[in-house]
Amino acid sequence: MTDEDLTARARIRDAAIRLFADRGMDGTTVRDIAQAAGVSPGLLRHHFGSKEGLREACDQHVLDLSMKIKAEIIIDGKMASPGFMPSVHPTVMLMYRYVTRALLDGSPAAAAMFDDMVLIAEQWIDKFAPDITQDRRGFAAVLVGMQSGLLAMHDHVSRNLGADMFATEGYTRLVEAMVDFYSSTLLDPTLAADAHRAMQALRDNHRGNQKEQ
Amino acid sequence: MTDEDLTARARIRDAAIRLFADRGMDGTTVRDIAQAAGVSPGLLRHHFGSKEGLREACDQHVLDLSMKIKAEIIIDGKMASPGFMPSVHPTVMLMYRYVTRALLDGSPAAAAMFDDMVLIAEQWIDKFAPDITQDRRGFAAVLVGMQSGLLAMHDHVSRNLGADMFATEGYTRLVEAMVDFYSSTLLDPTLAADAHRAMQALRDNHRGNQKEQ
DNA sequence: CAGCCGACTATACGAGCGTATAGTCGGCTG
DNA sequence: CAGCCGACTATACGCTCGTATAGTCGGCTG
Repeated sequence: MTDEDLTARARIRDAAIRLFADRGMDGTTVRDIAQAAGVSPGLLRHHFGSKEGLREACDQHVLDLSMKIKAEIIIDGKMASPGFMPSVHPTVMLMYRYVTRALLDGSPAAAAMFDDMVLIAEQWIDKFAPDITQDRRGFAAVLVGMQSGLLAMHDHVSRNLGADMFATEGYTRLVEAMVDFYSSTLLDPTLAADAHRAMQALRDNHRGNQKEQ
Repeated sequence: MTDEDLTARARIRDAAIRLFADRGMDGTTVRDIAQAAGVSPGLLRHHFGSKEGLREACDQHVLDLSMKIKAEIIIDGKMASPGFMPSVHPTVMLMYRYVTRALLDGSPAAAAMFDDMVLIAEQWIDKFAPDITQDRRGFAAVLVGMQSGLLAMHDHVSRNLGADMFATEGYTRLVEAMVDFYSSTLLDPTLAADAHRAMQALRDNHRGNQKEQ
């Protein structure tokens, strides 16, 4: 199926997803999107009402597509079937980029996805590592924030990697570095205790200052 | 020293740093900055030439201030002296926010700082954990990308924390969660090996597809 | 075939942006 | 005191943006 086979509405939406993912909502004009989709700017308004309406349609479409692929992997068990993961890889990369930008742009739908991921992380902690922290919610928020934040630093990470982290070569290298990272401890107990003490001191000082005023 | 004691040039620069940190470069107008500094918009142009010139001045000022505080901590050894860390804490938080936004906005100065941090991380790995990874550069890029990316996810992390992560309460909680995170292993060797195999498969498939074409 | 309706385009409007320019004012210098 | 110069303001220009409106076209329906 080529681009020309799609309805104009779908072409506009797909072009918007790509441009929003690349430049963000504010960095993309309706004229840019119209040109990329090969239609007139007025047609965006006809189909989506406004730029904000188009954004909501893009959010919804990305959400639907994510759920569909996730279902294929989990329910149909296609992860094992050869060729499936590589075939959806480009789409998954695009959705990563889109959701990450949407998080930075302040999209409500993306924020809801973030909150969902935090809940899932909390459940994971409960199940597999209940003693890892005293602040389960904080740990989960840090975990999800770091994961999605790493994607937000796309340009800088890719530059230091010497490869685009959303293309195959850079992506596999990135994941392997992350696996090393998650498999290791960077702080020994002594340093960890030092850090905890420093934070306690900062809190105490802050409370002291509040009293003075 | 109150705001009125500063020269107009310094007030403009400080107002710009705050607004750029909050809303980014594109989200801030020269009129906003002028109003926050209590001057006319034309004065920005008089002192800084253009909005881009103002950005460069802000970048430079933040860089200078960072180096100054870092020097006080390392050379003068003020970290131990009571009250010093809490006293610079608000400034440090502001600079964190500014640099993070600058990274997302594509500031060359911020990109250079990112690259510096990657180099420092590589040196740290060499010194303290030389066997932690086979891809030292990749590991360092992930480490720095996650650190700065976490700050970029400010709104979402704060929302899930129930506290502003750039204020004392949220910040100390965040750091303690990060310490737990850095002190622990989330993946056991079996899962890590699985992940490495999956990435190898993705690479092989990709090379295969390239040959076909 | 007449009428209609959705898809689509052409064009224009109003607001907000960065920037340019002309001018005012106060203090310093010779 | 005359002249100048930097700090600063008022105002406007030109552009781009999202949005609004009027109109064209083709196919479907009664």
